[in-house]
Amino acid sequence: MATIAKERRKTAVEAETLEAPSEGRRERKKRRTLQRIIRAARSLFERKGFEAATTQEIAERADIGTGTLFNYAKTKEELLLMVFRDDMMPLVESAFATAPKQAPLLDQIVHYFDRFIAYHRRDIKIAKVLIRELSSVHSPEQREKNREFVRFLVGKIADLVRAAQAQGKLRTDVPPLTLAHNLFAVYYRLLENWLGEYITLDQYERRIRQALELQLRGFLIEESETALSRKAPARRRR
Amino acid sequence: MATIAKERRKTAVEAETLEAPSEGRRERKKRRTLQRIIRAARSLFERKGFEAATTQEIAERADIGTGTLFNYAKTKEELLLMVFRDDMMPLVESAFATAPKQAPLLDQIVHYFDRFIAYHRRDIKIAKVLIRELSSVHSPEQREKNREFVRFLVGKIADLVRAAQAQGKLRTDVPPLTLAHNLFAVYYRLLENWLGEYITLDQYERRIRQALELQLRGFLIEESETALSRKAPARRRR
DNA sequence: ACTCGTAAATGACTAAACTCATTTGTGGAG
DNA sequence: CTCCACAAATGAGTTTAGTCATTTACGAGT
Repeated sequence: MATIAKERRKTAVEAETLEAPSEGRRERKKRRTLQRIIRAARSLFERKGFEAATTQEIAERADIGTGTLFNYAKTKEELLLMVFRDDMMPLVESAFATAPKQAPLLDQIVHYFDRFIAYHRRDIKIAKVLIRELSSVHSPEQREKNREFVRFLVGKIADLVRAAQAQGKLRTDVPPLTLAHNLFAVYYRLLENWLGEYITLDQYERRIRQALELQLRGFLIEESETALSRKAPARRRR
Repeated sequence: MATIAKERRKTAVEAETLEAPSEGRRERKKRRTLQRIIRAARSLFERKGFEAATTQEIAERADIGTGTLFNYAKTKEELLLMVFRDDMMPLVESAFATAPKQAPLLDQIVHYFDRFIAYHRRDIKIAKVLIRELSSVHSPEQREKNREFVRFLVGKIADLVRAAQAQGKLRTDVPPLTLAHNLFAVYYRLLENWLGEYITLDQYERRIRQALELQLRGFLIEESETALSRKAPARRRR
């Protein structure tokens, strides 16, 4: 009767892919269920699209009751975020690992973002919903996870910037994190415009490099080691 | 008699605040109804918040049937966009008009964005939903209106850039529109982060100027007219 | 004035996300 | 082993955005 009272706080959605060293049957079962839910959701989102896939179906496919589903994700949208992060973490790692470390900084950055674009191209409909959901996450836990993810992602870009500075290719009076955020902002805005159908993918591709180059220009150090010979870049204009 | 032939092209949601010179009773009634809908929606969104306000209530308050509402807006979200643009166009004009034209470019830009932030602060809950909806507009008409709006807004920034170039305060090899888009991207990303509760307003305020400055740095021409005396800026780092 | 094509209005209805009171299962304390 | 506290599961029920077949009202041509 007056039992449930408090401590409803912890969402179940904690573990995700992590392996805890020693867990009871209960914990294990919970993790298994979560995994089944994520797989069911991914499968149905891919097959039928986000709106068309009903929570009933997902629950059914995960072999749980409809109510149970909402113990794991507060909303249908949260399900999508779970699937997304599941995919995304390895992708960032890979994009960073395969970046052409000796190429100019601009090329490295472009490579990085290209990988994300390739990912979103696989399922544009889902990507649209995703971008939309990223901007308004209700659950604090989910928000914290997103925050961490972005920190991680932007951190990788900052690493590229620092490397370029260490190699004397970029002015050292530029704060790497701020620059990384700006570069990401430029990319992200174009991504949003593409997925919101404000611009086409073609337009995206034509603009991304030019836009990033504009943020980097002025900070790049030319071939000559001393950085004293500065000839005006005089790039082509729009 | 056969004068007004067929001009049937206009979608219902067209006129918004515009006044057409000669319109029949029908047209006028339609416009009135649209206005009543927008007012009813604004009032209820403000009072009860976006989710809590039901379409039934809005229809009732606008004194129309529930079905009629959806002849004017395809979704509840579209209602919000209508209210938003109603507010926003005058705001952009005003922000541009009051920009401190003699101040450094950075200050002008910051002034511009500050006005938007002030607007969103009035009703943060609504602003959140808004930002979310801007990224995924289903109706092509609505999307086109948004596109126009952004073009207008970014165009104003580009104007500021061009003015600075004309005054010899900014390098002329910088494409104004691309720069304007980049500056807006930096602002917009921070706005999203604020409204998505990834950062606080305080953090926004601390970062916006620094981030914009980083995009402009390198293109600014120093006091000395010739632009030949270049001392390294050596600003504080993060 | 009459008529007809069609724009606009309408509200009962449907579908589906989410809730919640209740039941079931688990692990640990005695 | 037994029992209990509580975590987790459950599905019938509620709520509300959005639909659609039907009706109403306008206005252009005669």
